[in-house]
Amino acid sequence: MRRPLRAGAVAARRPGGRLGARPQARAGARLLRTDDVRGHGGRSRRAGRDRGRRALRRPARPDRRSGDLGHRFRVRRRAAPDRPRGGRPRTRGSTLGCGLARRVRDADRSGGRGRRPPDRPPPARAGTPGRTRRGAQREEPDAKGRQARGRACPADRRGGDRREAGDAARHAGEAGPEARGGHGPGGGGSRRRRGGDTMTTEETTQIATEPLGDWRRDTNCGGPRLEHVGREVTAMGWVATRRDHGGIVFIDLRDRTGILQVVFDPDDSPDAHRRAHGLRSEWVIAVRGRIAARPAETVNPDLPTGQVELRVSELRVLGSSRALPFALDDEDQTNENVRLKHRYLDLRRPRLTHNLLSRHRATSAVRRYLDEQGFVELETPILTRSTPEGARDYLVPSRVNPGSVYALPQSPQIFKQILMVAGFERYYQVCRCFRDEDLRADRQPEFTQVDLEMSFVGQEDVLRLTEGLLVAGASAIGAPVPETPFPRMTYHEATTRFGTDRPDTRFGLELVELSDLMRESKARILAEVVARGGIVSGIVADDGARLSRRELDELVAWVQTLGAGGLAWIRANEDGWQSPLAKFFDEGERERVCERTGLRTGGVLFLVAGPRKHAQSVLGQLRLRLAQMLGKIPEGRWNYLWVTEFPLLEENAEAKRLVAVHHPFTSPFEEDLDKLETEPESVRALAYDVVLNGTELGGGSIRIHRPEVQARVFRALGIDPQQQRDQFGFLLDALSFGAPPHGGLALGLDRLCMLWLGENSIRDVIAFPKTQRAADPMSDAPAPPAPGQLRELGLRPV
RNA sequence: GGGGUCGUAGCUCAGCUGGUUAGAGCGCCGGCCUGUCACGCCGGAGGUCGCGAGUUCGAGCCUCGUCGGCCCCGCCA
Repeated sequence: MRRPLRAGAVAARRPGGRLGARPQARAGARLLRTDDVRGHGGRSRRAGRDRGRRALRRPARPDRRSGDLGHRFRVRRRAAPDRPRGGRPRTRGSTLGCGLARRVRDADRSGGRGRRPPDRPPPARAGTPGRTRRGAQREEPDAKGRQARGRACPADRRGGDRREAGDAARHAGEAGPEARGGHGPGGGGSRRRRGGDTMTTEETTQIATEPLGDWRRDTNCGGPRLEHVGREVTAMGWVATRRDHGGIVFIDLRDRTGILQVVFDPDDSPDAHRRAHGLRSEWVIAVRGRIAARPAETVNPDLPTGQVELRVSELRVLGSSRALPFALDDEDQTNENVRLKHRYLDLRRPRLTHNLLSRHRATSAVRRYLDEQGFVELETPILTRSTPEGARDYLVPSRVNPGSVYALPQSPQIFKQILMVAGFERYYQVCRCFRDEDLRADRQPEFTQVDLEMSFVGQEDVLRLTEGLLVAGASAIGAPVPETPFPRMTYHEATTRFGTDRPDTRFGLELVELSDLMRESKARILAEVVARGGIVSGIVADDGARLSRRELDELVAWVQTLGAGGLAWIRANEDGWQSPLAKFFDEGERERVCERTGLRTGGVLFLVAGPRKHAQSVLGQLRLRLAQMLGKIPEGRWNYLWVTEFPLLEENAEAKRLVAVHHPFTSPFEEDLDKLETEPESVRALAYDVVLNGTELGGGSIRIHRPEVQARVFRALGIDPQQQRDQFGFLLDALSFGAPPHGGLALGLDRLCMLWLGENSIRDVIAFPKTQRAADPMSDAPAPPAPGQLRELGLRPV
């Protein structure tokens, strides 16, 4: 709970992606619809050859690129045989003429070329540095035979080729690409930007495509089956792959529902077949034709639509595409920056399409569930007021109030409580939250919470309701449905047994405390810690002897990076203990340690000594790492868990004072109230977190609705009345006008979807996520303000 | 704020102890191909080795700085 629910997103708010496909009253149109890409061909297409490889895709395999325990699991693309694309249209002048295709591609190339000064006359500067020089050098020895052809000037190579091909139409675009390429004058400007490969409107409008006209889609690509054979249909989508045999052309047509093989056969339509040669990846086309059964030997069992194909009688090119910056392949390993820059392409990959569609389904199921439970969806302000403590705020200056700022909400916490005072009784919102903190794989600067609050309830009610919500969401998204009620564990138990307040209970490796045994130990390094009030605690890995000496040393080094004093290990070999500490333990001590920890031959005991909280936290992290190293994390387990009885307050080391573990409005246990002034840190809170496989999904609390209790908590926190009024005055005001008992919780929707979908990064379930530096490579946000903007806001750069 | 790791063709990568003209696969372009589905075959183009300094006779490789991606610690009531 004190950890924010990092997770965020966009798609959730969309009511539900309708495509252009209008549910026309065409006969049978609905029959051919499916609603999702699951089992989509993009993935299954290759199943035949790839089954083995893909089977490896999900299970934890460390990412080669991150020296860490592997959060991203990708497979390197296997080298494939060369398979150039063939076929250009043999006839010019059709709307799909090659001139068109060429222009698109040329524009791309010149753009991608980067830094060449846009206005350089190609032949004149053949001596300038860079590739030109290279080319020139190469030219001399090579100026014989076919190599010399078209290479008078490297910069003009393409031009030469083009003229050779003698296509007048292409010349139309010729000056263009050269002149256009990428960078502005001097290539300066936005240096670190994507630069050269962004097209202008002028360029894109040169690409001739056909209007939709009166064509309307009446089938989805994922829909057609044997029962539809014979039907005349119109399908629209993207060219996923093209297999051009010259005499016959196959296209895998993709829309969000799946993949359909369409066949261009001259026997069906010479015109469509001829023009099909010019199609390229990711062009948007519309095809009309008849659904036909595939010849038996050509059925593709890996494709849901694999028994049929669409034999095309008519083709319309609705949109063309430049050459892609990366392969739209679920297993593609392209650098995330490149993918984010072209997120619209990335999102076409079936996996991401599926993720976002699934997320939509989960979100709408959650809405349905809460609606059924009597909840009201209400919105709270985005431009709001900064509150003290917590994460850093994103600030928005106010033009009409110079010098004042709004803050974007870290969560709608105060507003949702006020809605309870306002009498709505049950509120929820799928809302965006903003926190200006450093990012992680499961944290974004803006993320989405399912936020809810209820009146006249106790903790039990919120927990039960949340369990129902998670059941509804999990079933909608296709994840295993959890059994309810979830197991419960107190904060004390969680930190003692697992070293964390969000335990992963899928495996053992639990912590064992040895402080009492070490008090008299000759290992002074341990004994002294106990003497100072710290603890010695350990974890036994019963098959830890599998770890090499080197791995053990690496663990020691790693633990040090966590800020721990150190990590000691004791390896129980056949012939006794092997350990840097072995000499400090006599036979009796060894026996007692083994008895306590269960250490047996073949096992390794890891020991950490230090202040209780710190030592536990280090062991908690070590526990996760050991589980990964030793392969102890079972796949397919979904351990949902409630952690309850959090402490109300804790010491903040930096500020040297007590701070709220959850937030200052969290209700203490009634029976602990007496200790608020005497032993504040032992007061338990009516706060709870829900945890799945070691990840915090969300948390909440029963709030304080009695002003006198609130006053005591503020006092314990050292917040004086003046500060109270300044910082939370409006909430305290509200609570003073008849506040119902209330409580609620917030779930990180993005994280939830990430786990449910088996993803390892929150970015894969967010339509437009940001990088670790909170930037969006696509829109280039954030960006410096325009001249005048700051002045208007009354701001000056520091 | 700190640690790790990466940055070489559009993409993914190789590049030996510093040494001649920086390679591969995919993609792209051209040609051929009527049952493919990661189609195939033949040919071709494509590189400021992230950027800037330095060391050196010589730097993709060494040093320093810097920018950027990812992972982690701190942080995230």
